[in-house]
Formats: sequence, C-alpha cells, structure tokens
Amino acid sequence: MSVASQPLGRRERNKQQKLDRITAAASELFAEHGVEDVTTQQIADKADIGTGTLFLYAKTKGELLLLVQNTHYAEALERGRADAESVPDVLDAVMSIVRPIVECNRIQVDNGRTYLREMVFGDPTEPHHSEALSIVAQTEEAIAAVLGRDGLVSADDAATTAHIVTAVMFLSMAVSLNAALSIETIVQDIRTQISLLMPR
Amino acid sequence: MSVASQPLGRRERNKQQKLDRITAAASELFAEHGVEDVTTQQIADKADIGTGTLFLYAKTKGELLLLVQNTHYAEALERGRADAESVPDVLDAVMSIVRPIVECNRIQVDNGRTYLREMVFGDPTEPHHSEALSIVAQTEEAIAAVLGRDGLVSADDAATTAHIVTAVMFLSMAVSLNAALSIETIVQDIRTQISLLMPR
DNA sequence: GGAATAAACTGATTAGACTCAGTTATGAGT
DNA sequence: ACTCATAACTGAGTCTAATCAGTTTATTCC
Repeated sequence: MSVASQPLGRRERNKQQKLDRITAAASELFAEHGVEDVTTQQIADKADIGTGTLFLYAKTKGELLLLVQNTHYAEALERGRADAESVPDVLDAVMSIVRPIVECNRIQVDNGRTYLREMVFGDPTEPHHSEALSIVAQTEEAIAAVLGRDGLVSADDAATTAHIVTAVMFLSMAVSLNAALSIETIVQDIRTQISLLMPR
Repeated sequence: MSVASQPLGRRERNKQQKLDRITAAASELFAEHGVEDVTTQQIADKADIGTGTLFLYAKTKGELLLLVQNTHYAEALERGRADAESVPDVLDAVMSIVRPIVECNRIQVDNGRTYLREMVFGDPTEPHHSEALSIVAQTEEAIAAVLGRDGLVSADDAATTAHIVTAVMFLSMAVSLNAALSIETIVQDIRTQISLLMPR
C-alpha cells in the first residue's frame, strides 16, 4: 500500500467510529423521543460508550443536538438555494430559501426550537456551534445574493436585509407562542414581515 | 376600623410579604453574582423560606429572573416612550425607544441575555412570563405609534415593522457573538438594520 | 371556643447533566 | 520486544433545579 493510503492510525479510526456511533444514537433517540425526553446516559448506552466519553465528543447536550441537526439544516439550505434560482420574483425567491429551512426545523417542533436556542445562546467556541453559525452565514449569503441579483440594491444593503430576514425567521420559529402553529402559518408570518423589506 | 380597610386577611398579607422578600433576595443576588452563579437555595435562604416554597411563587428559576427584570424593562420602556415624543426624525425616535431597553438589558450582560432566553423559550402560561410578553407588546405599540405618526405608513405596516424592529433588537442583544460588544456598538448595529425599514 | 376544611409551607429526596481522578490503549523511540 | 509518554476512555461522584408526601397555619362555620 502507498504511504498515503492509510494516513489514519487505529486511534483516529476508533475516534471516528465512536463519533459515528454517537451521532447515530443521538439522532435516533432525539427523533423518536425529543431532546427533552432523552438522557445523555441513554445516548451513551446506545452508542456503547462510557458516560464521560460522550462529553469528550460534545461538551454539552446542546452541542449534541447541534451535531445532529446541522446536517439537516445544511441540506435544507442547499435545496432552497437551488429552488430560488428558478423563481423570478425576488420575494418569492427569498421565500423558497426560507421554506425548506422552516420545514426542516419543524419536523419535530421541540427539537427545532431547542436547536435555535442553542444557536443563539450556546458557546460559539464549540465546534458544532461554530459550524451552525457558518450555515447561518451561508443562509444570509444566499438570501443576499437573491436580493442583489437584479442590481436594485447595494451589496451592503442586501447583506443587512438578509440578516434581518434570518432574524425574523429565527424568532418566528423560536418563540413559544408560535410553537403550536403549522408550517404554513409560520411561513406566511415570515412572508408578511419580509415583504416590507423588499426593494421598492 | 371600617369593613373595607382590611380587605386582606393574614394569609394574603403573609403571601405578599413572602413574595416581596423573594423578589428582594433574588434581585440582590442576581445583581451581585449573576443568575448562573446563584442557586435557588441561596435565594430561599436569603428570603428566609423553605426550598419548596420558592417554587410556589415562581415555577422555575427562569420565572424568578422574569419577575425581577420585568420591572426594569417596563421602566426603560416608559423612559424611551417619553424621549421619543420630542424627537422629530422617525428613525431617531424609534432609536430613543430602543436605546433605554438595550441599556437596561446590558446592565449585566448574562442576566440580560438569560432574560431574553426566558422570554423567547419560556412557558407563556406562567404569570411573570406573560407579563414580559405584555411589555414586549407595549414596546411594539410604542414603536408602531412613532412609525405611524406622520401618516406615511398604514397602521398594519407600522405594526408589522415594529414587530421586525423588536426581532432585530432581541437578536442583537441575545446572540452569543454579540455578548462582548458595548452598548454603543449594539445600538449602532440595531440602527443600521432598522434604517432599512424606514418609510421611503 | 372548637372542630373541619383548605391553603400554604417545608426540607428530604429525586433526576439528570456534567466532572474528574484513576485506568487503559496507542504510538514513538530505542 | 520493551519502555515511556500521551491520548482516550471510564463510571462513581458532584451539583443543583425541581418535586412531593407530610406538616403547619389560617379561615369558616357551628
């Protein structure tokens, strides 16, 4: 075998496998019971690792949720970004980025809201948190790109507007009072707000 | 003594005194050490009540913080509302409502951020939480009033815009990445965003 | 005054996230 | 092959918010 074919020793491989088992275990348990009703002990047991080991891979339970949900969020963003390209109206195009994110976030309302809570209030120096922030930044870039594509607004204004759009979207999904609302209602609520932000 | 002069029996008076002692104890301890570094036990001890009694007056530690901070927030709103009247420019007037709220929220950054967290994610059926929501609603009304005072925007649009303003304000104050920023920087950040919302 | 009823109170106990002192596995140097 | 150093792991233990079965205190009604 070539020198580069096995750059990972047993140690690195074990670590990767453990992380995979943790991700799978947390993912399944969170999806089935909701974050609140799953203990870190259950996750450790299902991943077949010690209690303490879990916290070497994610410093808090919240980080564990970020780890699990980031992938879904990133995929939703990708879908929306693709959709937006073929939508002529700017507001509609922005909404085609927003919609998949809301849908993804609302697959399980509690998990979605807790995910947002962790993003806003969690520790940004933790790896999974900073990955989440990077996806948010990408979301704002995608929205800014749509806003700026007709040359009607400056790049600066597009970026600021995109930031407002994510703020509106986050709060609509997060607030307790909206917890019981349907995806459609939330999307409509967001649309009403950002329609006031469109270039006039 | 007249029949009406003592409408409160001993029971009601005791309850009120206890609530006062709890509010005072929590207020002092939170202000001195920050919510995170104060245990509910310390608050109960300082208020001279049993551990369990505390939770008859506030169902969670978060509710206790809402109880303490609501008063300050309401006062800040009142100050801002008064200031705004004498400011001719609409954007400046909105900012004179925003500024005292930010200042009040940032007296102790951790407490301010935790307060916002409780408002967004807490249980709206709890009394202190619902009071907080009522102050938010009043904030939006005050901002909407300023936005609509020149007759440039419809009442509906003013209300929606005011809602966006509070969303922007909340997130600017809440996000971990802004935790270290000065009041001035936060205010400027909010101003930049809401300037794009002004009637054009 | 003295039951009877209900509201308010209490602290020992529980549950669950997270820590840390001690152990084990891996890889590097010889 | 055999140290030695270090990274990774472990689960018993800690800390603290929150609960609840049992107790005290106030009020009502005779």
